[in-house]
Amino acid sequence: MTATTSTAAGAARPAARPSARERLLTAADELFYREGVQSVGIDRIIEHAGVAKASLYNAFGNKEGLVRAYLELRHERNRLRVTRAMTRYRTPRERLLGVFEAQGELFTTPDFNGCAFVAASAEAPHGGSVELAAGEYRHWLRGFLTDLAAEAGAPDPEALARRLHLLYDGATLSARMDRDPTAAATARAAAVTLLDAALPAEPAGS
Amino acid sequence: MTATTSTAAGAARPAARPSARERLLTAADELFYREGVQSVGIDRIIEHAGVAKASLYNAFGNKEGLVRAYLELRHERNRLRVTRAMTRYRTPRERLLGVFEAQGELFTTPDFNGCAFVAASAEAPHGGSVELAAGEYRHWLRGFLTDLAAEAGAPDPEALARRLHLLYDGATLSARMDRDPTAAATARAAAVTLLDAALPAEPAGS
DNA sequence: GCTAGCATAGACAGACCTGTCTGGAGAGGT
DNA sequence: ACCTCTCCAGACAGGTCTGTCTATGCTAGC
Repeated sequence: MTATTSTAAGAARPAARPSARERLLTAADELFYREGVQSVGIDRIIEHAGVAKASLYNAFGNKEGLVRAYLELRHERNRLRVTRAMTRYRTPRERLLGVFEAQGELFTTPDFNGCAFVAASAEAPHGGSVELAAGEYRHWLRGFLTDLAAEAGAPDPEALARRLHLLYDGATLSARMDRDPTAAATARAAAVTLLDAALPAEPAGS
Repeated sequence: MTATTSTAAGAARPAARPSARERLLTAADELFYREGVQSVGIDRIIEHAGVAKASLYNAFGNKEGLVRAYLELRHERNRLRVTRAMTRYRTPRERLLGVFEAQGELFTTPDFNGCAFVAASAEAPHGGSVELAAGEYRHWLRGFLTDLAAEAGAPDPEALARRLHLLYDGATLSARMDRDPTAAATARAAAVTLLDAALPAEPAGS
């Protein structure tokens, strides 16, 4: 994922330039996320990446392939961000709330612009590969929350996960639409209430 | 707003044809909402409306003007839908939950396709009139929920409204992205928990 | 040193999109 | 009867977008 993951040729030069494919993906990630998939043309991307147009079509086939790679990158990065944040917490209940705290940090990121999958789905035609990628991402997050809810001892982990997922989506949407990073704190507070109602009483000891 | 609001000439013909402006707005509403603002071109709209291109530019100035009118129409229709649903309930608490029930009916509409403002904002450039219209709509809904929460006796109506708004947005988003109309019922169930925690004990009598 | 492979630079075709313009038809009021 | 207003039909210009193609340069390995 980082610059040093390319071939051994990177050792020859101190600051190995990333491959054309990596530069394209980085540029696409920035521009697609900031301005939308439809609004950003191929020319803007190759210019931003400092790459020839043929390299793009050689590496990704067409624009749709680049969009797919962009969404896969977003999926993986979101997955890493959430799972890594979990290491800071101990109990499943803390981890469930930690998801919203990680969200709050994300919202204060200067280039935060909402959920990439929601935005891409709004622009793409129905039933295409974009909606497929969005479905995969949402399915992962749903399963992640369900597993945590089960570990926390929820009688109906699926139901709890669905409710928390609503809060998560709503917070992302509000942070984007209302430019309000505190939406994550609001969601966390609501999640506390939902957890208190859904989870059995917490054990006193560790 | 309806077909009979035009001139008295409507009385001459039994089935008065709506004006070019109205047909344009109807066509734009259908196509913009179903396929997105960017994806639908002017030609598709005038063809669907059976209208000359000059009529569009005469009535709305340019495409952005048509988009603005489309969003204003959506705003007004959403407002009517929610406020009219409120007449079926008596107490403020019932009305707050009724918002989610009205949402559930909306989700089962065959042409439901998520929130028009979220979709339009994802496609439009930042800081434009689309985001302005979205902000106005969201501000209205937030105020509506806040007023209801205050009537229900919430100690902090604004905080409760923010939480319910998160659920509302999350449900709309899930209904669109996951094609799951039951998201409204999930949101309503979560809202019950939030209301139970935030509202003082209900009086026994009416 | 030579060759194979990848990258660059940019022209080009074909399609689409917005917005303007011309030209004419029809209805209502005076 | 005339005039004004709205509307229809479509050509057209100017721009943008995707995707292909040609021609060239640079680097690595044999």
